[in-house]
Amino acid sequence: MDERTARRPKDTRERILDVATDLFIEIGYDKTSLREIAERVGVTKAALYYHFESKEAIFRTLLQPVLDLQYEVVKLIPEHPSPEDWAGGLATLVDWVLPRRRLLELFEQNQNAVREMAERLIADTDLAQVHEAMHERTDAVLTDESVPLAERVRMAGAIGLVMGVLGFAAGKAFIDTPADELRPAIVDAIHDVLGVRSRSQTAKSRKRA
Amino acid sequence: MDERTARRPKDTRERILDVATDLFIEIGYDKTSLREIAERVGVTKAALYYHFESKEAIFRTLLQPVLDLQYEVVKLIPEHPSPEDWAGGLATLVDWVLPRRRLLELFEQNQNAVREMAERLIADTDLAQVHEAMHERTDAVLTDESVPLAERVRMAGAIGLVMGVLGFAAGKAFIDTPADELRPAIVDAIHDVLGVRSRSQTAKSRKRA
DNA sequence: GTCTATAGACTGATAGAC
DNA sequence: GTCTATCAGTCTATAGAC
Repeated sequence: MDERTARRPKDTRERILDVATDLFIEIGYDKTSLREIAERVGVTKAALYYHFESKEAIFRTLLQPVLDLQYEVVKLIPEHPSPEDWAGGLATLVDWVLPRRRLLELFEQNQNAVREMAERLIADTDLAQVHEAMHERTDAVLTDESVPLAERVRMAGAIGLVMGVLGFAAGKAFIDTPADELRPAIVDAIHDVLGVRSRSQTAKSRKRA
Repeated sequence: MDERTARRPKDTRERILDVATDLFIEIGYDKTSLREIAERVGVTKAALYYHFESKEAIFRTLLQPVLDLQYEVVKLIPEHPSPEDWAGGLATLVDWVLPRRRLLELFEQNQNAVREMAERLIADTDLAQVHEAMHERTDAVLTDESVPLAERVRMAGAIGLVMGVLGFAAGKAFIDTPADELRPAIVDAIHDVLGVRSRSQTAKSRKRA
C-alpha cells in the first residue's frame, strides 16, 4: 500500500487479465486471439508469454475463484438435501455471485472451454476434480428417484432461476440494479419455487398479481 | 415415401447436419472444424462445400427452427404482459422445446456464435431481425420500471427455470424423463414463481416439504 | 457428388536481441 | 519486461479432375 496506489500504470499482468475478461465474455475464449489481447493491452504477443505460460493459463487464472466457490458449495450441500438445504445453498451462491457478476458471465459464456479444460486436466490439479465433483453431486441429487420428480424439477429450476436473473438469460436487464434490492427478490423467488417459507413472506409476496 | 425409406444411406446433406449438431454441442461451433465433420460423415471437406456454401450456412440451417420459434413467441407476448401472459408464453416454449431438447442445447452451448452471427447478418435476412426483436422485447419488459422489481425478477427467473430444467444447468439430469411427466412439473413450478394459480394446484403442490 | 491438391490467412508459441 | 522475427500447425475455402 506504499507505492503504486495511484493505480494508473497497474502492472501489465493485471491489465492482461482485465482485457482478457472483456474479450472472453464479448467474443468467447476460442475466438479471442492473443494478438487481439496484446493489441488492446498495448504490448506485443510475446510480452504476454512473459506473464503467462499459455493462453489457457490466463483463462485458468480468471476461473480460479469460481472453482474455489464450487468447492465451498459442494461442502455446503448434504448428500440428501432438503428443500431448505437447497434454498440455503442457493442463497449463498447468490451472495457470492452478486458482487462478481462479470465472473459468472465469463463462466457462462465459455462453458465449452471450461468443460474441455476440466476434461484435459483430469486428475491433474484440484481444478478438474472440484469441477467434476460439483457436477457429480448435483447430478446425483437431481436423478435420485427416491425423491419425487416434481421436487427435483424445482431444485434444478431454482438453479436456473438464479442463473437466469444474474446471468445471460435476462440479458443485461438487471445489471444496474443494486445488489441489496436484487438479493431479497431472488431469494424470495427461490423460496416460492422450492415451497420453503421465508421470513418476508407472511402475506406479502403471496399476492402480487 | 417410395424409395430410400430404408434409411441407411440417408442423403449426405442430412448426415452432415446430424454430425454437425453432435459436434457443435460437444465441442462448440468455433472449435469444430470442417475436417472433423467430413471425417465423421465419411467424405472429404470439399464434399461439404457441395452441400453447403460455408460452415456458417450449416449452422444457420440448424438454427432456423429456433429463430422461427422466437418469432412465434414474440408475437405471443403483449407489450405489457401480465404474469398470466408470461406463464402462458413459457408454457408454449416448454411445449415446443420438449421434443427438441438437442436444439436447445445447440443454441445454449453456442450463444457467442449465435450472437456474432446475428450481429453480422444485421438487416440482412429475417434471421437477425427476429433474434434482435426477441431480445429487445424481453429487455423492454424486464427493465420497465413501472413494474415492481420483484415481479420482473420473477419473470426473468421463470425463463431461467425453464432453461435450467431443459438445458444445461441441470446437466443431463432429466434427459431420459418422458416429456409428459416433465411438462406438468415445469409448468407448476413456473406458476409458483409467477404467483399464478394453476389447475392442478388446488392444494396439491402447495405442500411438498 | 465426390475427389486431390492447394491457396491464403491466422493461430499459439518460441528464440534471441535489447 | 518488452521487442522483432519466425515457426509449425490449423483453419476455411476454392479450382479442377473424375
